[in-house]
Amino acid sequence: MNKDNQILKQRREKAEALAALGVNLYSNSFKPANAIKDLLPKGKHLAPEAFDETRFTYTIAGRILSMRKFGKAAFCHIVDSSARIQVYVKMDTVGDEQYAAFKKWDIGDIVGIAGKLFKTQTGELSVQADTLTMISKSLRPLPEKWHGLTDVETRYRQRYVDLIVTPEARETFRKRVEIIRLTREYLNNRGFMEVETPMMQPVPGGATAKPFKTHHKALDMDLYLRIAPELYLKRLLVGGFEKVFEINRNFRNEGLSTRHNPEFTMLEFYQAYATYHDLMDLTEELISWLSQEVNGTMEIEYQGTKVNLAPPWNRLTMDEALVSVGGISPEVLTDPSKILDLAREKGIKLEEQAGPGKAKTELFELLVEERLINPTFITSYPTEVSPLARKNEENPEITDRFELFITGREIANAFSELNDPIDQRQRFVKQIEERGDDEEVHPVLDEDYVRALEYGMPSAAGEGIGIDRLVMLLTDSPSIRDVILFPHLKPETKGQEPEKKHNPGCPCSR
RNA sequence: GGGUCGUUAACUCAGUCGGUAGAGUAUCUGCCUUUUAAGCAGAGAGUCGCGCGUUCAAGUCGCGCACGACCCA
Repeated sequence: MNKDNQILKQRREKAEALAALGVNLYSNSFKPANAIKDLLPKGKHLAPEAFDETRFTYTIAGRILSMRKFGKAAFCHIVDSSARIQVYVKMDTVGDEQYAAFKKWDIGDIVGIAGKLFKTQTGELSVQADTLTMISKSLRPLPEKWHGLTDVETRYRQRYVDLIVTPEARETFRKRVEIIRLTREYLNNRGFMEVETPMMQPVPGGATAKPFKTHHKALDMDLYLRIAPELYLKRLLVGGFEKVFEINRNFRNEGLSTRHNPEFTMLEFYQAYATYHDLMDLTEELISWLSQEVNGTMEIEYQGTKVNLAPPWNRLTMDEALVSVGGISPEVLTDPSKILDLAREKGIKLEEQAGPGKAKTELFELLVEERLINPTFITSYPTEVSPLARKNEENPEITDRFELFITGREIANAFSELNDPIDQRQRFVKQIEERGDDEEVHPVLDEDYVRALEYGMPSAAGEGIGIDRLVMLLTDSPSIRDVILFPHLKPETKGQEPEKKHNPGCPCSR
C-alpha cells in the first residue's frame, strides 16, 4: 500500500520518533529576533576560538542546507531570506535531551536557533546554539549539494525547490522585483499615475494576437483576456489623466518559446503632449539607470555578449538600418515593387494584399533585428504595420514610432499616438478587412474607443516595455522561464494514463 | 507544425557487442566535540518515462505515445 520510496519512509519514521520525544514538528511559537544578515557584520572583530559565554544571545530561524555531524557535536548551515550562517551544535552546550532530538534533524528542516556568535578555527563566523527549536520538519530530501538542481523541467515545475537550492534563481527573482519596484519609482517620481484597466475585455485590442476567450455566465457574454491594455490607457488620456502607466499581465494565446509565455508582464505608459522623441529619451534613461541600480554597471554581459547600456543610444530609421545593417541598396528602398521582389527573393512569404511597408518590416526582421546588439532605437515604421500610431506629418507612409532592440531582441515599442478618430476608424476597418478571415485574432472594431477619440484625446506618446525580456537582459537569463516564477508547462502525466478527452462519468466535465 | 537530442536510485550521472543494474551525493547503522563537497567502516535503495513489437533474452534494437531542451517555421 505504501509505494513511497525508502527515503520518504525514513523521514516519516524520524518525524514520528521526534514527535514521540514530545517535539512539536510544526511549532508556530518561535519568533526569530534577528535576520541572519544582521549578524554578519557583528562578528568582524571576533577572534577565532575566543568564545565568551557572556556574549549576547541572538535568535534566528531558517532552513538547514547542510549538516556535518560528529558524535557529540555538529555544524550546519542555515539560510533565511537574508543570508546564510553556520550553526555549531555541541552536546555539552545544548544538553543531552536537546541533542537527542537534534540527532533526528535533517537537511531541509526549518529550525529556530538561539545562541552566541563566535569564530571557528578556520575563521568562519558561526552561532553556537544554546537552544534548538523545530519549526517545520521536512519529509522530502533536497537535491544533491554539489551539483544542485540542474534539471530545468524540475526547476520550473517545482520552483520552490529551485529557490531553496539555487542561489542564482533567488538572485534573479530578487532582481526582477527590484526592477519592477524601481520602474514604478521612476515613473511615480515623474508624475505618472499607476492605474488598473480591465484584464477581461469584450473586444481584445491594442495589439495583434490571438486572445484567450472566457465566458461571463450571468451576462451570457464572451470576454477576452487582454492582449494589451493600450486602448483603455488612452481612454484615460481622453478622461484628462495626462501621465498614466500600468504594469501587469497580458495574455496571448500563442506558442511557447524561450521568449514567449502565454501570460507575460508588460509596462505601458502614456504621456500627453509628448512625442516619441521624448519617450526615447525617457527609455534610455530608465533602462540604463535600472541596470546601474540592479547590477551596479551599465556595461553588462548577456549570454557571453558584451552590451553597453550607457546613453546615448543609437537611433536609426528603418530605412537607414536596412541599408547600413541589412546591406540593402538605397535604390531598392525607394521603389515599392523592388522591395516586394527582394522580400520574395529572400524567401519571405507575403500575403496578397501586403504592401512595401509590410515587406520592409519583414526584411528588417530577417536581416537587421538580430544584429542590433547594443541598444538601438529604430524609427519611421511604415504606416502599414502601425495601426495605432500617428502618421508622420511630412510623410504619411511612415509613422512617428520606434522600437527598441537590445541583443537582437525587441524590448520596447512606442509611438506618438493617433488621436484623429476618423483616421483611426479607417485604419481599424482596413485592419479588419485584412484579417477578416482569421477568426482567432478576433478582429472587431472597438466602437467605444473610436467614440472616446471623438471626444478628443490630447496629443500624446505611449510605450510598451516587455518586463520579462528586460529582466532576462538584466539578469543574463537565457529563457523567459528563468524570470517567471511559475512558467506555463504542460501538465505532468508521470505514472498516469494521459487525460482522456471524453469522460462522461466525471461530474466536473462541461 | 517539422527536425535533432534527452528521460536510468531522492539529486548529479555512467551503463561496452542485446546476456542478473553501477558510481558519487543524499539516506540508514557504527566510530568520531572546530567541520565546511568533514572523515573512516558497513548497509539499504530502481516500474531503466509509458506502451507495443523483434528476440531464447531488451536499459540497450524497431515503432508509437508523453514530457522536456535546442534548432527551424
